[in-house]
Amino acid sequence: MRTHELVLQWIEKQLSDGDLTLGGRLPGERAMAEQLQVSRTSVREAVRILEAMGVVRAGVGSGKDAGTVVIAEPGSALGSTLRLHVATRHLPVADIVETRVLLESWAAERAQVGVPALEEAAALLDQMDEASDIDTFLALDARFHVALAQAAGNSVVSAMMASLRGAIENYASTLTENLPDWNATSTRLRAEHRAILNAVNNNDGGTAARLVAAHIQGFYKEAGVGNNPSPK
Amino acid sequence: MRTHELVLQWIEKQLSDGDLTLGGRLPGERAMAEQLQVSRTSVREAVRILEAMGVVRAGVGSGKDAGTVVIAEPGSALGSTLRLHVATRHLPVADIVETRVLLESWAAERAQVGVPALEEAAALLDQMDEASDIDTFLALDARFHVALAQAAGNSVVSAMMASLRGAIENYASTLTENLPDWNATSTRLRAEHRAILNAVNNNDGGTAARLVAAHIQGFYKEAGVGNNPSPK
DNA sequence: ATTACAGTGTGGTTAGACCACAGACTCTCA
DNA sequence: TGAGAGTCTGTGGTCTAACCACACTGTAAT
Repeated sequence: MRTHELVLQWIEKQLSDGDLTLGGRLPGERAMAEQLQVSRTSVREAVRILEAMGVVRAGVGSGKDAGTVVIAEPGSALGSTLRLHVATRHLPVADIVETRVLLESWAAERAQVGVPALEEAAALLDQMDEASDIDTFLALDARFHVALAQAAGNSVVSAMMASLRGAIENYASTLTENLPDWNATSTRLRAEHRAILNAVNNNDGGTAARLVAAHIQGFYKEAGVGNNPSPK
Repeated sequence: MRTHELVLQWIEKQLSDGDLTLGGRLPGERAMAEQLQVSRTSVREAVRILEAMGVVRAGVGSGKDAGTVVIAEPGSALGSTLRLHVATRHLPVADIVETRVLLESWAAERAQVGVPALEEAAALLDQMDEASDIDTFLALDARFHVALAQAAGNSVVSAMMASLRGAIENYASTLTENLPDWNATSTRLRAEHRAILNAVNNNDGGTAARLVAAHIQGFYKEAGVGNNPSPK
C-alpha cells in the first residue's frame, strides 16, 4: 500500500469515528506527517485527493479561512470527475442528458411543497426574467434545476444532479450558439420553468415530471445534440 | 491558480483534443515537469487527482503495466468519493439506497435483451447458487446488479450504479450480521434474481422494474436500515 | 489610542536525492 | 550455440530541507 493511501485511510477513519466533523480542521500538514511518520509530501498527496473529492478545502494564511477544513461538496467533485471522463469520450453527452432527465423527473415528482428550496427556485425565476446575457441566464437556470432537485429531499440525487449539470456546463454554453433565435428560446424556457414550478406547487408531481423531461430534452434537441434520448 | 491545477488543465486539454486517448500513456513525470516548467511534485499531485478520478492508472517498473496510463473507471472513483461523504455523515445511507432503487428500476425497465451483459448476469446467478460464504455471495450479487444496469446501455447510469453499490459495500457486508437466517435470505434473494432476469428476458420491463425495487428495498429493510425509502 | 512592524503558523512550491521495480540488454560460461 | 546471470535504464514512490506568499497576532514606537 502506498504511503499517501495510508494517510487517506487514517483521515477516513477520523471521519468515520466522528473525531473529524464538518467544519473541523485537520492537523497541519507538518503535524500529520510527524504523527503518521510519513513525509509531508505524502500527506499533501492525500489532502489533494480529498480536496478533489470535495471533502476538504485548503486555505493558506491564518484565521477562519486558513488550514485544511472539512467540507461537504460532493456535487462539484462528482462534476469534475464526470467532466474529465466526458473528455476521454467514454461518457457520451447523450447519456448524461438522459440521466439528467431520469433524476430530475424523479425529483420533480417528489418535490415537497413548502421547503425553502422551492422558494429559492421561485426567486431564481424572477431573476431570470431580467437576465440579459446568455451566460447569466444559463447560470441561473442551472441553479433553478438544482434547487428543484433539492426539493425532493434526497441529497444523493441532488448531488448527482448538480454534478451532471456541471459536467456539461461548458458544453451547454457552446450549444446556445447553435440556436436560431435565443430570444424565442429563452422566452419558451422561462414559460416552461413557470409551468413546472406551478405543477409542483399544485402537488401535481406527475405533470411536473413530464414537463421537466420535455423541458430538458427539448432544449438539447433544439440545440442539436445528435442523439435523441430514449423516449419514456 | 495553483501549479498542480495548471498541470491538470494541460492534461485535460490533451484529453479533449484527442492527443491522449484511452490506453495511451502520459509522458513521464520528469518529462512533464520539464515541459510545463513546474516541479515534479506538482505534476505528481495532478496525477494523484486524476488517479482518484479513475482517469489514469500509475504503474512502476517498465513494460505494459508501467507508466501512467489513461483508463476509464468512473465507477470506482465515484464510489470512493461517495464513501468518503458517507463517512462525513452528510450522505445518508437511506438516500443512497433510494437512489439505487431509482437507477436500477430505470435500467431494468430499459434493459435490452440479447446484450452480452445479460448473459454475464445469467452466468453470475449460476455462480451464486454455488457460493458458500456470504462475502462471495455479496460480491457476485454486486456484479449481477451492475451487469443488469449495463444492459440498459447508458454508461452514466451504469457508472453511478456501480459507485453507489461500492460506496456502501462494507456497510452491506456488516448488515448481513443482523439477518436472522442467512440461508433463508440468500435463497429468497436468488429466487428474486431469477425472476428479475426472466422478466427482462420476456421484455416485460415494467415487471422487472417493480421486482428490482422490491428486491433492493426488501433486503435493506430486513437487514435493518432504519429509514424506509419513500414509497413509489 | 493609533499605527507600523516583526513574529508565527498556514499551505504552496521547488530541487535533489534515493529506493524498488520490471523489462531489455549484454556478457559469460557450459 | 544456448542458457543463465548480471547490468543497465527508465518508471513511479518517497523523503528531506529549504524557501515563498499569505493572513492574522502581538508588540513597540509614535
